[in-house]
Amino acid sequence: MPKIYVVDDEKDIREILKVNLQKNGYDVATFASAEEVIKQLAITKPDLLILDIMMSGMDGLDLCKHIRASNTLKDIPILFLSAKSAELDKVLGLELGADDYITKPFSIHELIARVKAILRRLQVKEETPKEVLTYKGIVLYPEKFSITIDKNPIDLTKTEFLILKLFMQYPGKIFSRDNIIDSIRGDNVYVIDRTVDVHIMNLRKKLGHYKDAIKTYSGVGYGLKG
Amino acid sequence: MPKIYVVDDEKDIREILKVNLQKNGYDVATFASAEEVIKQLAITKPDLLILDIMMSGMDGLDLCKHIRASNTLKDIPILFLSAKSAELDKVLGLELGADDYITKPFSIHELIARVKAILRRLQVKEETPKEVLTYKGIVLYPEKFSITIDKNPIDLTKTEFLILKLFMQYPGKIFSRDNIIDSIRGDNVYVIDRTVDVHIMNLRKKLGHYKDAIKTYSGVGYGLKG
DNA sequence: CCGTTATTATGAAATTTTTATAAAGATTAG
DNA sequence: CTAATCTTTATAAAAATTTCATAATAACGG
Repeated sequence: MPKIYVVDDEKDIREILKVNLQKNGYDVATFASAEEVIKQLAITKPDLLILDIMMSGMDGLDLCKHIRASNTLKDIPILFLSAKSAELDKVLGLELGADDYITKPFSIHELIARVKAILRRLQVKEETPKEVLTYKGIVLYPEKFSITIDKNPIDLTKTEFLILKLFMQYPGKIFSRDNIIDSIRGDNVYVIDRTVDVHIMNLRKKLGHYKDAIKTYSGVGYGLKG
Repeated sequence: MPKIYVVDDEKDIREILKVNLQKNGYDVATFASAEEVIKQLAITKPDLLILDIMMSGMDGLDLCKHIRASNTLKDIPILFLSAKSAELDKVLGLELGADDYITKPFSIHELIARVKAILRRLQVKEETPKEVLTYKGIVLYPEKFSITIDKNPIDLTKTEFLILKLFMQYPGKIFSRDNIIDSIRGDNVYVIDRTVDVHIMNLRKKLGHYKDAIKTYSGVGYGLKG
């Protein structure tokens, strides 16, 4: 059960977040100020921090800086809450290493989806075997974001790479377009189905004589020929 | 084809939603007031409700409460429409179990994407654990949408696959043509009986020496030899 | 059995659905 | 700003589904 710390000076927001995150299986603790959470961070590290940007006293940005400056804390993922998009520009501009952010008002689903996405990303980071994937003459180097075809390096875009990696992790499995979109772009990024067709087409072109390795299952999706 | 009820007191909004949802393959009915849709809900349940929050008479929030209080209706997902974010705070605060919301003005893409997302989430919940089905030398992999015959992978079309899966779930059981059509294409899709014969023929061809496994029960239907 | 009628099998055409592809538009990174 | 990438759109092409016509088989009453 992943542990999440929520820092916000508005009691109502703290409550909404707490209730809903708990309902989704997270272990949640809330704090009304940056100072409070800093005390707690000295004791236990959560898997994720959710910070309001605007707070009286030390605000979310300063807290973030504080955390990023600490060797023991700097790897904790941070999700920012913000009421104004202007504030968000600041976050992005400052390169504070926010893992994601969300604007108020937000839907519970959006929140949960983003939390899940962050934690999943983290897991993937830890889990992804830095091992080389091979399928016929195609060799994929997960950590190098690159592939070779019959020993020749081939350039793929990020999206093409992620799709191919997905396929090579589960050769023979069929992925629906929605599966592919979710897995490549994260949930709640909204792209229409046809987009996948285009990526598949571009990928096939680059695969040269292996282009038939990607099979179309009409009415269902795509996958590597098992 | 998922059924969606739209409730909004503005005619223009109703029309926009209806046209665009229909274009995306949804079966849409619109209602100008909470009272109207309540009458209809007594008769048929939709797969999703889209409610405007602000309406004269009973508003969206009250309607939502009404639905959540009903045993037969409480599981219907609800997507709220709202012009003001202040209203949305209310939705979130009240814990009405909104599945998502969208603020006016909204883009059609966003709307469609959210609708799809809600329905997809629902599906996942309902999906049954997928086990491999076996019948003699035929092995069917539900999640891979594929089969092997004596270890050799065989390509089936989606329809052929679904028919074979239906049969293999209940070997020995006889399915009428109507059973098969309903189970494969959903109710209220009208195709003539003979269509099934053709699918069965094509399926038998692909089953090779197992083609006799599908037995014809003259005057009744088809099924796997028990 | 036999003829008669009902039902199913089959090939092929017609229709519909789905996918491939090119090209334009939008977005993002540098 | 420019170039690369991603997304959308429009249309062509392919695949799948459905219908239809006809041959083959099964069911049934005598």
